[in-house]
Amino acid sequence: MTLGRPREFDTEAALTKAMRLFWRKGYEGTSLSDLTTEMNITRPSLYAAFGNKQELFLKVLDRYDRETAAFIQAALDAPNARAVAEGLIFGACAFHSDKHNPAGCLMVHGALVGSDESLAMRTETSLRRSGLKDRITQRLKQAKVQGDLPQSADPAALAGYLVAILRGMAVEAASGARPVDLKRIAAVAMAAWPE
Amino acid sequence: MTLGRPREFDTEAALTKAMRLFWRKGYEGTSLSDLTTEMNITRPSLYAAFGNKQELFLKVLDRYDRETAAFIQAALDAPNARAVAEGLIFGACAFHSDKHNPAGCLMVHGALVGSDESLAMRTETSLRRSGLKDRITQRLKQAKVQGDLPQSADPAALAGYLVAILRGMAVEAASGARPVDLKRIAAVAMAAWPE
DNA sequence: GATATAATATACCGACCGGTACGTTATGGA
DNA sequence: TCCATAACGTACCGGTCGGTATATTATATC
Repeated sequence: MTLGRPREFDTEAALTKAMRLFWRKGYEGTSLSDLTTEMNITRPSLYAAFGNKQELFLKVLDRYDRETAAFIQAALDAPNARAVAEGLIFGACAFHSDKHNPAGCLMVHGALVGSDESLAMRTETSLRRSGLKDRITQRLKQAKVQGDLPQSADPAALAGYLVAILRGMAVEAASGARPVDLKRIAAVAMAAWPE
Repeated sequence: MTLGRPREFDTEAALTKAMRLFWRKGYEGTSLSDLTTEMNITRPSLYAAFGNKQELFLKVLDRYDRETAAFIQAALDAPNARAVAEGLIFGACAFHSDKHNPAGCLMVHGALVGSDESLAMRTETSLRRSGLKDRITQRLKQAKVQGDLPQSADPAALAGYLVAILRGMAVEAASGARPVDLKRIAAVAMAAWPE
């Protein structure tokens, strides 16, 4: 079926290596030499398999959203509003406490600031971050309809609060916060939840 | 008194320009060409006046802590624990809503991730961030002694929560959050405060 | 086995990075 | 007036950046 010389490396495994590098060093802090060394492939192989650096980063973001940060979807599937909030906040605790994961959140610090060349990647991560807030808002609106969130509650405000906590925890985790530190933040944060 | 040819630029004004540039683009995202163009000085003048790029960044951090983010000290001087928390959280709202300031927080995204070369600057900002948490913790311990914080309250946990909120708001501000978005986060966040 | 196809390895590109050598120019002190 | 001092402008340094041209090698199809 496939013509030509077969690829000698596993693209999925290589993408995982790239993701972990971007996760640790950010988009601009990760060089092509870093990538090819860690992925153990040559530069033309990287370009043939993934496109350029930006396209590789986008593929990494997809993978991160879909597989690595999947606890978010699980939290949104929880049966009521409080369980959604707990799932997000304590899920983030577990996520950032997993020793297999690099510190912090790729979507937060992977491309938050940088030179003008990386503007497109910054807007991309920014869009995905606001997408998460929108999903949470929708879920909380649904909770309000279902009656497990008070009528006085503001879904958009609560969603904004939740993502702010998640991003604050991500910054703390990137700064070396221990699991116990994150759990303490989570416990206090849940005290703000209505009802 | 001073020998030699007099300096033709205002070092304080140039430092302000440098601060705003680092604030927008981060340590690694800001190049020396960016700096000299914006500060309107030549490269050797920059090195003579401020040392190298790292030393310039450290001077910028000092200035940021001392003058720009001074609302933090004002908050810590508030008369009771709740006023401290409100001063920090709503002070951050005002700080990030000031149109004269670049988006976000230099201490958070100025050097959060990056290549190996910038490790020293990352640890520097990290140390300053944890220093803020320590100062808040001390202030809340004092509040507990003074009786304006319940004996059941955990100063370290509350301080960790406060800085997490501040950093989450900083990330949101860097992503283009509007003043009203920040105020909503702040309002929900204060609901977690004890008593 | 010949051929088309695609992945490999090597070596290179111009541009930019942080940093500096060097000659010139403007000041204060003797 | 002459000199020491220090800031200026220019032009450059080796190294690294993201990206690619070229030639070689390994497979599937005919």
